[in-house]
Amino acid sequence: MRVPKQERQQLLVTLLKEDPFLTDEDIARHFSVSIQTVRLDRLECHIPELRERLKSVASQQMLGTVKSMQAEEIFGEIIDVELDDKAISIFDVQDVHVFKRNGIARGHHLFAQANSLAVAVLDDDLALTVRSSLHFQKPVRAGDRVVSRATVRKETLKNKSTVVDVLSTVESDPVFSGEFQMYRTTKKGG
Amino acid sequence: MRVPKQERQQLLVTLLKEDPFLTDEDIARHFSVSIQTVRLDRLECHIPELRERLKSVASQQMLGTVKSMQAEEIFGEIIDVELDDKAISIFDVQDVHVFKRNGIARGHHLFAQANSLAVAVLDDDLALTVRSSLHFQKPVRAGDRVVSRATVRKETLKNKSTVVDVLSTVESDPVFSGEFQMYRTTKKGG
DNA sequence: TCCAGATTAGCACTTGGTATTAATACTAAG
DNA sequence: CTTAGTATTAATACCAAGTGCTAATCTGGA
Repeated sequence: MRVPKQERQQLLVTLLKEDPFLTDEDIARHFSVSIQTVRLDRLECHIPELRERLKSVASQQMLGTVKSMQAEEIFGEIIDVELDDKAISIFDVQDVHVFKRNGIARGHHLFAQANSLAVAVLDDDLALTVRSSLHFQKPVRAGDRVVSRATVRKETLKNKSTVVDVLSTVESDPVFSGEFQMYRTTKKGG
Repeated sequence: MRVPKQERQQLLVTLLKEDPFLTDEDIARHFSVSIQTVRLDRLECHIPELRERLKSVASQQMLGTVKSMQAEEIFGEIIDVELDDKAISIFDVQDVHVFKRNGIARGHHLFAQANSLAVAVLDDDLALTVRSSLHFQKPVRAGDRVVSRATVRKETLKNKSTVVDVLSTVESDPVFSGEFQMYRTTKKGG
């Protein structure tokens, strides 16, 4: 007996956690036991077969892709834009956006939504945030739908920059406001 | 003929991109054709069978686990903290953090790093950003390593809030500075 | 009408299993 | 030594989801 049964089964669990792609045959070779033994081991440890393992790993990937696709672009699903005038975006706050400790949305997500919107409403080749001042007025929680409204101030500053005001609300309740001084190079700005 | 062959094959590609878990039988039902037709389609389009698809999706997941772990927490890998005094974090800017158009880092990542650091240096059960003013001083690009330094102002405001100053630099060059007024409930703050 | 391409059917074979039953090996206790 | 009990191995039938191949059928257009 190379390795006692119990130890082997524990090793099996960690082995498959690291590499779920192993067939029973691979595993059998790895432990120098028969395929049947491996199957008994899996049975006792409630470890599913290769295909089921891959299925579950793959499904996590699919869940992940949706999330990460959102995660990249979610900071404002922009639903309306009038260039150089105003724009609106919505952001559905999910569990991943909040502090585990108190369930309140991390500030940078609200900032990201507002900032992205400020960039989008100008839509220049190069629109960068230079300065901004923010006010986090009320905590936002998972499940809240944050609606951001950006308005571009008509006065253009001397140095190629524009000011965008953003107000974010949850059910008409202001939760965040920010003033973004944006630098721009092309179009109406220069 | 429900859908002409070519169109069906194109649809097949996008269908399996969205849901790689479909068996040939599922697909056959979906297009109202025979399983054999589906197999010919896959053959012509070089689409591998279900198991191979899952294998490749799963392997991407295994590669991705490491990356996504980083990706979630990346907004400041905090390398030093002295509670209620100062803290330092680093943030390696990657391609995903920059605008495709001009290669400049999106502002909210810099904000996220600074804001996270401001939260971390206080480390209260409830530390929230109330107000902040920011200055994006210099564009940051992929490959840059942003070092953020947070310092807690000693004067505590009347209303349970504290001010944290954050300065971010790339190779000693200031790129971002921010002032964060933080609300806190427990410990030294109340 | 006839033909080519598209579609469908049928069969043998492959992988990586499940499920079950039986045989063997290796102890530990009486 | 025998016997019970566990661990291991073997053998068999079966399944899902395919591949590969051949053959038949449909179907639209010159």
